[in-house]
Amino acid sequence: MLKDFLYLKEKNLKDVIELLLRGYTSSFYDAEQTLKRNTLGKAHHRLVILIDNNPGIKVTEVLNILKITKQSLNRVLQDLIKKDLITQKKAAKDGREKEIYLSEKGIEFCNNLFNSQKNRILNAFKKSSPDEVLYFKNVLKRIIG
Amino acid sequence: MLKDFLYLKEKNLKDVIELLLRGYTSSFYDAEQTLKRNTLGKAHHRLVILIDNNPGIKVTEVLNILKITKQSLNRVLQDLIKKDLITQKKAAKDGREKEIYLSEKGIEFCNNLFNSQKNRILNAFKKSSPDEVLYFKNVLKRIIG
DNA sequence: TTATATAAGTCAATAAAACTGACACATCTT
DNA sequence: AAGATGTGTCAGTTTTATTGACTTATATAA
Repeated sequence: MLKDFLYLKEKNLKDVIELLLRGYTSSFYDAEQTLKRNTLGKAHHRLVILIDNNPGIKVTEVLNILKITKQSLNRVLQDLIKKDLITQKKAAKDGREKEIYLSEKGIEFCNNLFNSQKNRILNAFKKSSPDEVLYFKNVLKRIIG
Repeated sequence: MLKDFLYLKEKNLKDVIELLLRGYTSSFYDAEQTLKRNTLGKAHHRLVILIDNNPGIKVTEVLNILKITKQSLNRVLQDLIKKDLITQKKAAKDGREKEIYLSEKGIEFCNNLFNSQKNRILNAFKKSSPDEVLYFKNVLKRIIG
């Protein structure tokens, strides 16, 4: 049936590109005041979100995810180190790699960020069934690849 | 049943914040070369995506969606006007408002952008059922609100 | 072991994107 | 007529990211 393939139509794909833009923008804008209070910016926000969810993440992994240069990352990294929000540890497996972790202070900061962001997601999920949420995450993961 | 509420747990919400970041970053990074060829940047990309999907969108609407100042928007807008990619038209209903449209050239440019972005979404959708895609979009729309 | 590759860090200059604050102009609303 | 709203603009600053060159340390392969 043709109808089964409607969801693969270009218009539907275009919609999704806009939705990804708006989903990201709105959910990260929620934390603006929290960031300002800590004299940090959007670049720091993106980084700590990654470290919080992926403790021990390596520099190269961050670069690949955020699509920035190591020089850009380094500035942000140094800001967070100066504020004692993160720590770095040489990887046991490969001594060239450095693992990045949140400090106690960093964990607390991330909790504040999360508190300013979570209601948006929570409210959306409350209006959704467990299946819808599951499918939502699955498809989003497939987009990320 | 407790199990039914697991999807509302904080860990699950945190996951989603990272997924939104990564979904946006990866899908917009796909268009980097296309933008470079046209000597345009990420800010222009975000704007034309909005105009393409919402012909006649007003300046205030763009500001509310992209969460930037009108001074920031204006630079990007002027770049696109100079390149004959967009046109503006006084709104019939309220003469203060201006509607933004893509020109013929702008539509072509957007097609190029879309071509560099669409495979990521298409491949993800091909691995998903129509229901999964539908639920995905529904939940994402609820997050945007 | 020497050579090469990889992971990370650094210096310097530049460009892109966004911000603050102040102000102007036209149009709508009351 | 007075005030509110939507848009545009000037000027200066900050934040974020880029390019290019170079260093250090560690791992891997010839």
